[in-house]
Amino acid sequence: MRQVAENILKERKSRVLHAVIHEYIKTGKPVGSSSLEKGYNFNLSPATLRSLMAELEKDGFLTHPHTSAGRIPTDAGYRAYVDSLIELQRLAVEEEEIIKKEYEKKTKEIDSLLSQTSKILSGLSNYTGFVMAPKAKNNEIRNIELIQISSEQILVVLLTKTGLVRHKMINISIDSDDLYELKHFLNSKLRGISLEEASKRIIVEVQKYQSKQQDMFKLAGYISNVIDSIQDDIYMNGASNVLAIPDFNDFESARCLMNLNEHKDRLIEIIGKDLDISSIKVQIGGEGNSAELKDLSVITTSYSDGNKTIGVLGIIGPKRMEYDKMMALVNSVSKIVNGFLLKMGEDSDD
Amino acid sequence: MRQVAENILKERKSRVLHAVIHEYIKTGKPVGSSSLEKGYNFNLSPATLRSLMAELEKDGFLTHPHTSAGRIPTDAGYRAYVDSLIELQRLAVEEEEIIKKEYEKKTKEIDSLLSQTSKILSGLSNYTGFVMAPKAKNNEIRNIELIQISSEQILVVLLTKTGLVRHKMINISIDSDDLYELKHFLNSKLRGISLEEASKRIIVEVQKYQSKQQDMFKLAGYISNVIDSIQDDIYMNGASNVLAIPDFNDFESARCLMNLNEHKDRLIEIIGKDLDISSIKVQIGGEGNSAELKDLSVITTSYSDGNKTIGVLGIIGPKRMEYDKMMALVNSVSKIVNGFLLKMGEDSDD
DNA sequence: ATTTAGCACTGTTAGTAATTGAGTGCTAAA
DNA sequence: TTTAGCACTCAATTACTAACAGTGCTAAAT
Repeated sequence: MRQVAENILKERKSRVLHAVIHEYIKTGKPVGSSSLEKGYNFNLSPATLRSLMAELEKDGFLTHPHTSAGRIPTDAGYRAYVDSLIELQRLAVEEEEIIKKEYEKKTKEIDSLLSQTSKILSGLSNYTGFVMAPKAKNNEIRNIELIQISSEQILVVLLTKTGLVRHKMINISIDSDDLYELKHFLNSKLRGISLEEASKRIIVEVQKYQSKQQDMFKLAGYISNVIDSIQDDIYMNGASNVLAIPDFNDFESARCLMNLNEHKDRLIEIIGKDLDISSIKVQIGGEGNSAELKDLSVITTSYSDGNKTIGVLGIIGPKRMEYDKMMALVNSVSKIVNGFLLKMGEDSDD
Repeated sequence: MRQVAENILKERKSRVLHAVIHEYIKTGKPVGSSSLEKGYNFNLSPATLRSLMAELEKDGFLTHPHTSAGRIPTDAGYRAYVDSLIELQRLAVEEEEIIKKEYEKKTKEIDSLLSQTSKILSGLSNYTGFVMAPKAKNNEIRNIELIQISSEQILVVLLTKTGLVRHKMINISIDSDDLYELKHFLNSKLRGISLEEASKRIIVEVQKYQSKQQDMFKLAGYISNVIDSIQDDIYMNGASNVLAIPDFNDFESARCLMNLNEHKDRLIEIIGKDLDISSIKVQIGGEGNSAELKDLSVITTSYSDGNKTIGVLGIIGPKRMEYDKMMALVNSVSKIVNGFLLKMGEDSDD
């Protein structure tokens, strides 16, 4: 009996929390007891709401900017709110349509697919969208091409199953027959192997092969280096959108975001670990780890090529954002990307 | 006699203009008559300076933010000032050293050279640096590689004399012998030809060649398209620096800059025409053409590969900047880039 | 004919005070 | 347990003032 009463209380309290956050997201102003009473139909008086809000404040979910102001959510409040959005709200049908249309132009290389995706995320959220390209190291090699440019320059072109193309020029003089031989050898041995694996294996294989030439061994070493130096790519769009957010008087966050835009490696650091998660993840105000995001929230999810997750995508926006919609957006887009990648993978299995 | 008097007057007036601008650049505050008298040694009283400033205002070089404030330069004032900086101030020796050191890691592909250059420009100016890659259409082809990926996919890899590497996947099924033949044919006919020229000539040549196969003709068409679709690249760094400028309370400019960062084509539009100039060009406050730059100034110059100018580089900063130093920086960096490109060109002529 | 000193004038800035109002917490009654 | 009532608090707005920096003009000085 007592238990039940407590549960009801708890549920009501959380309903109040939701209402406050919802209202705050909508208006951007601290919400007071009376505005809550009007907009949402608790059958409770402002006074009761006030005491509930006071409790929520004691619990750490709400704060006061000052004594005579309404409540605003703390990071913990947002967190509780987001966690309770278990069921992802479906995107409206028209919105789904828009997304699909955006993808209309078929893209053969993964780079353009992802860059497009980042633009879509940014365009539909009106915040900053980003897509981390397939974790380079996990990509499987489809083709290695060695192109003799001059007597002492070789252009290495790498193509992966996912459609990633990377190239690099290296300086070495090598006999062109040897080059041809090495190329076929590498392709036969490395196709289907992940880059990470390949980089290690190249050396081993070439040694096994008893390379007649020291040159070949040297070149193999270079190629291994090329593979190692492949950077994870990240696409980012709409950083300027954040500056357009009305209650963003604060240059600092804007600068941080622009900095992230330029130092992508830092962003990779922040979201790279989200590769493991399969659901939607919301990081509120940097949540301790990253001071530069203290006024921003990051919504991420991973995407996969059918077998395993290969990258991360999402949006960066203000802490005060419509989490439900944005989570749905991110979720939806990732599903669609999955679909495309699956198709691209199938196309290449011939 | 009268003429002389007028000249003296004029010279003095322009000295006052310079002093005002210089002081304003230094302090950021409107400059009044008495601060001018103290800091610079005109042997004139504040009253005289006042009347001179009033004349300069009538001439359109200075304004008043309000009645009881000092003067600040108008765009025309900056313009007159910049135009009179005929002699480029040499960069301090240490600074030259810094730049050279930054370039230490030799780069074989032009992409990394230019990206590095953009970072240097941004780093040393503390504003936004940019480098427009060699006008793609003017690049001369060094090598065309056609790589068969699967029975119906060809990866086209283009390499230019300046070290630009571009690739694109195209969907077509073609006999591999034909592919080989076409590749050698294209290379023999197009090497040394500019991209622009090449795109047109491919079709003609293949027709002349009496291609046995319809496929070959079709592929040639695709390749021509690939060449046409090569975009001018632009590297940009330090956009966030502009947000750090203390007297930049104005979000609008910051947003515009971020927008430029994302829509590089717009930037290309703005600075693309500077390819023709050989000296340093300063564009103050967008100077009519581009509203988005109304609170910013752009300093550009072109760089060359030894024969002709192939790209544009420079910085974007606030209107109130140390034009002399920044012009020297841009000038210096462009000279150094010239040197590198010349060397790269020589290396490839073997 | 210039230059300069003197002075009245003007608009910004900073500081103080008064007022308003939204919203709170507490208490006592329903 | 809920609610009405009330005193209280603090930010935000407004109004007013004083200080100040700098101007433009005029008349005297060079």
